[in-house]
Amino acid sequence: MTGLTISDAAARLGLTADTLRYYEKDDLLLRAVPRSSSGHRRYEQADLSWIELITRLRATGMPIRDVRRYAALVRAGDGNETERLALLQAHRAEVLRQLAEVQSHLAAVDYKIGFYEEILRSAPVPA
Amino acid sequence: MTGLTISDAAARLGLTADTLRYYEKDDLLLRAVPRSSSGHRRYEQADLSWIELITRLRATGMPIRDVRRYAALVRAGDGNETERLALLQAHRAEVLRQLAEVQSHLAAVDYKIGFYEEILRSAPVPA
DNA sequence: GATTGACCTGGAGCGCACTCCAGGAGTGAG
DNA sequence: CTCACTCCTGGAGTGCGCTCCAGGTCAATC
Repeated sequence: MTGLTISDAAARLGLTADTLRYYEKDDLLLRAVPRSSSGHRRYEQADLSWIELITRLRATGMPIRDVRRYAALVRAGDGNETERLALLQAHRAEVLRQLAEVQSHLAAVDYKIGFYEEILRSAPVPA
Repeated sequence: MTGLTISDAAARLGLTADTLRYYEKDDLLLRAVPRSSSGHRRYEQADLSWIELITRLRATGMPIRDVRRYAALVRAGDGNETERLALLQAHRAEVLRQLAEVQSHLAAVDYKIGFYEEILRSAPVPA
């Protein structure tokens, strides 16, 4: 019997078994995960690699619906690489935009932190 | 009559009037926003400045409940600056952690993008 | 052969952060 | 006076991404 059980796969991927079933039901995977004779899922390397990729897309904020579109493109086979690239590039641009935004807001928070550090330095924890 | 109406304040802050009412009801503000004689909110500079700050906290991913805790500390007045600083520093550390995580996942996505760019360069849009 | 434990399914429920709505009131223009 | 507009309130509804549950199957262990 080859492949990992759902709980082993979940542990390895840093997800829960529920999430893995949810991704499969929601068409985020490239194929239905193969089953053992008793009907239990057995995750193979190809499944794990794909889930690892979409986990990265999710971790960078790509919505489920876009992951699904990307999966559909890959499932459709060769010939739509231009579309796949466009989708990934659009995502990349959005991530960079968000990173810049967060960094600029963080700078203002840093300033506030500096302010509190300063007043605590000059008047440390008054009795 | 001094101060901005809720829709003017919303426009200036990049939020909606609904969100401003929601923040107030949810104890994210330092005080109940003052009202005109007819009961309409009139946002003063102090209100706008505070909302601007918490918008930055929100934009960097601080949950509403933590913003509420921070607001409560500020509302409580002088003497808890150590706690305020700790809260902001914890948030800062979390933001930096997330930035690093997103950047590392983005690097993998970039790699994938490079892959597609490469195959499209060597076999551009086959008829 | 009874129990235990991991897995299965369909579907309900949840936490978050808004967002929308109904019903009502004050204000200014024509 | 009527109309249009903006605001008010309390509360319901929404979208997202899971997360949990009931009821059931199957394989291995005692």
